[in-house]
Amino acid sequence: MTITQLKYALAIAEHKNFTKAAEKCFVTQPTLSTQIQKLEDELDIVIFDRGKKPIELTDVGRKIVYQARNIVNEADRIQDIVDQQKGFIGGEFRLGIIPTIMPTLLPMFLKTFIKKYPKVKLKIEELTTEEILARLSDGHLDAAIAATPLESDNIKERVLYFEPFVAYIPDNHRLNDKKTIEVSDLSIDDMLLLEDGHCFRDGVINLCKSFKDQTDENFQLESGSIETLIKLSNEGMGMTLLPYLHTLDTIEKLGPNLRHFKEPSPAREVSIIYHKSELKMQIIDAIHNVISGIIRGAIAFQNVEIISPKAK
Amino acid sequence: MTITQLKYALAIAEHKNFTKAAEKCFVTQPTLSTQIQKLEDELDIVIFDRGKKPIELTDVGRKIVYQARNIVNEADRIQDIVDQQKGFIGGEFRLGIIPTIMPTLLPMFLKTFIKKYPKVKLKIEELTTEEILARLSDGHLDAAIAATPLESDNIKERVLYFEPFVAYIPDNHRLNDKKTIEVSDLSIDDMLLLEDGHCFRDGVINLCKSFKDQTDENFQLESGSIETLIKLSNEGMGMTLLPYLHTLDTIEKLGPNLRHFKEPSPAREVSIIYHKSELKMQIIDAIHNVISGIIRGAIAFQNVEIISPKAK
DNA sequence: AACTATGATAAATAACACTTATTTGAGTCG
DNA sequence: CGACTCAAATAAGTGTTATTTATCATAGTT
Repeated sequence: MTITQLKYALAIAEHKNFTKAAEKCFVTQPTLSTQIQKLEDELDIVIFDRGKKPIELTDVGRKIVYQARNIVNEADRIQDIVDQQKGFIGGEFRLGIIPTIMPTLLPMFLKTFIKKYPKVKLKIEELTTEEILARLSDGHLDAAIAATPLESDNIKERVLYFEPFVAYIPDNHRLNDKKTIEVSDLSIDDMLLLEDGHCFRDGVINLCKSFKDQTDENFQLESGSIETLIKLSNEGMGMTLLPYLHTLDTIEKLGPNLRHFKEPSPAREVSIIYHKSELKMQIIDAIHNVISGIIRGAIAFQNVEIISPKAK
Repeated sequence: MTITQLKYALAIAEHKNFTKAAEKCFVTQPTLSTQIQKLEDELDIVIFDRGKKPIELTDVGRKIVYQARNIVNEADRIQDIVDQQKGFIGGEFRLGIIPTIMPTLLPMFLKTFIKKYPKVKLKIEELTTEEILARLSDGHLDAAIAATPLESDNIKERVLYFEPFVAYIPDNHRLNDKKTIEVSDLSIDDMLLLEDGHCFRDGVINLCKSFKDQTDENFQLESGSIETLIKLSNEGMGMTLLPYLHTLDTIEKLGPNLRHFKEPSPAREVSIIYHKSELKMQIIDAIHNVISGIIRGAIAFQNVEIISPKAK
């Protein structure tokens, strides 16, 4: 049994196809066939059921593949240890970011990061929290930036910053006259929300619920992006809440309609999250440091109250 | 990097000597030399400092070897999964047992076990709790039988049985007239104890302490075995406590001097303990089942109070 | 029935782990 | 200081093994 064989098995389990898996492993298909056969012979069990299309795992096969994942992960940490020793920060790094953080944080962060750590090949994907959790678990992501706390097993969180909510009140809205608003002013009835699946939506629902416990599902229109949320709001569909960073570069356009909360302002906790195996930890540290440095300048608020992203 | 190379590195780290390590790996010394060199070249670091005699690990080397241990352990679990699938119970199994359990439990257990699981090559060692914990951690033991709870990280416990203490009261002792005795009768002052390092000693100290809180270190004579403990007691050196199972096969000799406790009788918890990685779990299950079956017949007590083996 | 997709097999080759034999180097003793 | 000893490194040869290209077998599709 070799680590290579285990990697092959993982690739096949993932793609359910020898040929595609072979490409991903940069070898030919017969190589996979023979190596998997050797592995199966050595263990004297069948891992893959080639009878079905697409290929399926046998019951033992599933357990073997699960354990193979552990072994390969642990083996990868050897390189990790070496990198750490050499102070080397580099290699491919796959970072997931949730949609409501992506557009505002990324421009601020990316330039500084690639300048400071030119050897890191960042691959950034916009994903929902749910997708992120799945991909962190199966090793397709190295880390992600999301609203926390998530309290998921296997996944560790490291807080980056707290981002206050800012209210966007369209003209003619009942709250438009107020200079600062309070959480108690909010009502789920005239609140525009993002589509289901966005954790920013859940955070906002939590916020309202904490003062009005009506779980009626007759919400207002829902949108997929914060941009359209603002447009809908301007159409008189209701008020909405925006993450603070989003208001920074749109202040001249949105300014007249923005209302900050009276402190302690409600806020979401934004963290970098990663698998508990702490693979590529030095790059995670690097990202954490860069973002912390940037945010220190951008968010001055001190007195905030954290809203959980999980709708209970 | 191959699993074989990692195993070689582990062997060298353990023996601090290439030649001896090579023997243990059933290869020649040059094989180790070249394979370790290849590993070091591939990672571009030095793992072993050959300058010193005996060989030492470098700082990175220590981390690498630690991680190698994890990888090899995880890799061994593949065979474990396969064995479990096939219902195969066999292979080498190293079991540690503490001295105060060894002589009584082993004769009862061994015969039944090797009859039921003839393919398991049991290697049993008598070790103190401290030695057991160290060897479970570094993988030199597969499991052990000891008094619990230990509350050690990395180690899991599975209770086998509760073994009551039985008092041995020599003739002319102040308690000799009593038919049953109580915990409150005990005094650390006329109590014979095992040597330091035996957890049975700690358990007994705990028992006395819980009613007399004098931590005076002027204990009576201490002995290394329960046999001499009884002899010393007969010499008038004081009373002592015995584990219940020990009294079973010596009942005709010791009978007149034995006094059972009034229920709830103080008792020690005896468990099979093993590394949290749960290697060779099916053999651990087998041992657990065999011992449970035996003990059900031997210990009838129900109403017991558990005494911790850790002197606080 | 021809086509397509996909995995298995065969033969050749390049890489590799391992062995025996020998060399190098460091510490030790007369 | 040179001879001796122990342990690791190196060299050369050999059998093994991972991998490749080319080909075949099979099942599902059009």
